[in-house]
Amino acid sequence: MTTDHDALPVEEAVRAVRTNSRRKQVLDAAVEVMQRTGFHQMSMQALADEAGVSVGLIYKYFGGKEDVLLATILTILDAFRDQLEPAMDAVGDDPVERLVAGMRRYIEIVDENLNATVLTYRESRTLDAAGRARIKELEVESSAPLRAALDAGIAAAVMNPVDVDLMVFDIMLLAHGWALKHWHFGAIYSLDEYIRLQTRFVLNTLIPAQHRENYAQLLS
Amino acid sequence: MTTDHDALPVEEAVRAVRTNSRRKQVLDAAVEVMQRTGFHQMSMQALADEAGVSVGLIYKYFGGKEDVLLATILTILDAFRDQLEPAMDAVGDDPVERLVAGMRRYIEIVDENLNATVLTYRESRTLDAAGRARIKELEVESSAPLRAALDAGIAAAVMNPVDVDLMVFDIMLLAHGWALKHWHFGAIYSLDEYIRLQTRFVLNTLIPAQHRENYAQLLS
Amino acid sequence: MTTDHDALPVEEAVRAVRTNSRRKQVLDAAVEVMQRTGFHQMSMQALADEAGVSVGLIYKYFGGKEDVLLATILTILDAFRDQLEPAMDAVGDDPVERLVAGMRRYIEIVDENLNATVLTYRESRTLDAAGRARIKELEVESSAPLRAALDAGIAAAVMNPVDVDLMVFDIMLLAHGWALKHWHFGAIYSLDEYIRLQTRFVLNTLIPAQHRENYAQLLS
Amino acid sequence: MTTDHDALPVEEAVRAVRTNSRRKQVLDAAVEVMQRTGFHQMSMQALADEAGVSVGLIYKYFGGKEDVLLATILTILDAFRDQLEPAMDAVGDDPVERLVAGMRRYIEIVDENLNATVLTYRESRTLDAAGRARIKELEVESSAPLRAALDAGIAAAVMNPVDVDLMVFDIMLLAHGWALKHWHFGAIYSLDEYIRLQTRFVLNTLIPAQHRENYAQLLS
DNA sequence: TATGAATGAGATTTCATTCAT
DNA sequence: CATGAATGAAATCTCATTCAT
Repeated sequence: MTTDHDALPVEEAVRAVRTNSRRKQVLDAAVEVMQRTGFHQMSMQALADEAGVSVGLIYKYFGGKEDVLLATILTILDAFRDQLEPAMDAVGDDPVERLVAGMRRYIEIVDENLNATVLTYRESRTLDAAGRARIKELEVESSAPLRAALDAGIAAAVMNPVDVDLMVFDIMLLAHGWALKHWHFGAIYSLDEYIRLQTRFVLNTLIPAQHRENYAQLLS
Repeated sequence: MTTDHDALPVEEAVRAVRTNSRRKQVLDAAVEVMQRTGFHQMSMQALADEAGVSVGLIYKYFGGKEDVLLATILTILDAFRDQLEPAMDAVGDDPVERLVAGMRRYIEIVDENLNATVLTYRESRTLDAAGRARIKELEVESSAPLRAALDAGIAAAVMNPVDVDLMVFDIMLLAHGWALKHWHFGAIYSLDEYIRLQTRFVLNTLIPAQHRENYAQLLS
Repeated sequence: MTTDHDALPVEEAVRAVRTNSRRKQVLDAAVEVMQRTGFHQMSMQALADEAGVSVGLIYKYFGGKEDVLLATILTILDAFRDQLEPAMDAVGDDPVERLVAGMRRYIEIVDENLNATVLTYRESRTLDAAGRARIKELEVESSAPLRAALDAGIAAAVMNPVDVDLMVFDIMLLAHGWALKHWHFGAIYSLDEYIRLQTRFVLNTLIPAQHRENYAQLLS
Repeated sequence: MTTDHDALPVEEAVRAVRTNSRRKQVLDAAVEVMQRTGFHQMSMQALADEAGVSVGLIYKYFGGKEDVLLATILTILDAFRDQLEPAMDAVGDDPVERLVAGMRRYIEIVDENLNATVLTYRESRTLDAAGRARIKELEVESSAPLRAALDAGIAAAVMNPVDVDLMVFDIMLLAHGWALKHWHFGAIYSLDEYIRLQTRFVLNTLIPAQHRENYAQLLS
């Protein structure tokens, strides 16, 4: 006869962990099912089956189907936000090196979340205004390290004074392209080739003539 | 006694015209409604109301809801295919000029079909394999003039020997970006600025040092 | 400039003939389509196509879909009513011979209208009360010659004094059975065998011992 | 902490019982509504209302509307199959007694399922090939006890050597006739009269002269 | 916490019927 | 007389969500 109506701190923590684990369980299943069928084709029953839980339980952890979608997309965007800066920090202080590392990691994350990335484009419109705003915000946020590298490079005159806003979004577009046009690119390039080619494309515009020899390998 | 129950050529023609007009009427409405609500949120009743016809009539001209979607997307892709080459022909033979004109027109068409372009990305996955294949085919087809300009420019050594396949799809990505990221770009650039900036981005990579002064205006 | 707004008798007759021909054209098509698909599965468009007329025209000759059904069923029942007595008259006055000839012809008509007969059973309930009453009436009417032969045979003591009402309907049931259970009977008996066997079944009960040798062939 | 989320045998049994009860609830309603309106006129909403459940729930227990029809018909045929032999066993070993008891019970079941029996004839064609095959199979199966009695009677020479196949189906036809022609028979005969008359009809053909006095009561 | 039976609104699609030509 | 485009009501079926257990 264990009673658990008085919530001890330990039990709270246990519950929080279980809650997170349940949410993750459902979100993983959501990505899996949505990549197969798309959001609208995914029934809550199918999601529950994939996640190995009951339909009713999903409603304990999410507000509804659209909320699952929002959470799924946010999870993906979180990955970009959280993994980009560490990868750039690992290569040191040189703005060009940082940018190159950032682009590489960005495209790698896209590759690791191929279907989820496409999902972001396909289903954003499904969300309500608040959800869409949150996504845009996260996308801008996640691109901040790239923006910082460009600003630093331009300030240090190792990059041409390009329009930073445009360049950041162009880089993201080219990265997302690996998923959006994977039916085309995936057939003719390996991931590494794609990264190398797109990086060269960007550096060609960025690196001024007097510094090009420093990055000969990247520009060849 | 005059009988006119035979299908005279004139009547056939009249019917064909009416059929086309009805289809266009519905497809225009489809773009309109889908831009507001997305494909899955669009009910056939809402489509019928927007088109000013009855629900039943839509099924006379289209096989079903998905067929409306396919036809809508194909209509948009047709615009790209049909309008790109004429715009490029209008500027003469110089490969660079042709490419610049092509990019301009491409982005302009995207601008004229902002919502429809997004539709192409968002709803392609909804179609069956045959429909998706048809779309990819048309996209490749529509990009042929750009590809030709690149090939010609490289052959004439007025462009660097870039990877043509990648460059063509990158250009399309950047063009589509005007629609895909319009929530961002639309707020900070005019259409002309966007065209100019993206054109410069591409030409920076394409034009070899010894020819850059010829296109100074485009590269500044 | 032929005017036909004053209806001359000749033209009236022409019209009546054409009307009948059109109705027959549609009814023949109706039997054909209904035997393939059933009444409810038959669309007016399919009926029109089969009849080689337009949908609209059917409504000039029939009140609606249900009216087509009623007319179709009545046409079949008319065949029974009109063809039974002549076949019985052809064999002379002997009540037993007349009954045998009637049964033979009845089952033959069923065989000639296999699907239409089944239709009668399947779709009667679809009709309104008036239509159903009309059908029952016609069925009773069409059985009158059989009833007369039984009455005559019993009066002349060449048949046992069976319950005439029951016997008439039993004979009809056994005749209809050729259509209703054709999936079974059709596979193991020829039409003639079926007729001979069912006739013997009925005569076994009807013919008194002292007359059986007169009909030895039928009873063997 | 007691958990009961495992599917205990008890719970499985409870569910099975509930499933059966729900199915029965819907099937009873189906017979009720179809007898009023016919299968095609019956809307799923009307069926749900009659059964006292929601439309959606019907689809949990049946594959669709046609599946409801098939299940309804099969339920009726099951009654024939399951109730015939016991009734015949109850009267002992005499083949004639067994046959008579079988006919009586057969017609009684028809009487107890008047509308359902008509349904079997009216709506079989609506089913797909598999469903129709299943029905024919069950009908043959359900007649097996009658067939056995005839075979035994003929072997024991207490019955004339009639065509057994035909006789079995004729008996079924006459039994079904109580439902098919109830608009006629029902008005002039009681159930018992109908049974007695049809039994006499059959026995007249079956019982040879030398045994007729044993069954005088049935033959009078 | 967890289940899944039950609901019922809403979706797509069909088709009998009408009517302008 | 003849057509068939157009209508729109009604049908089947799905599925997000709730709630008693």
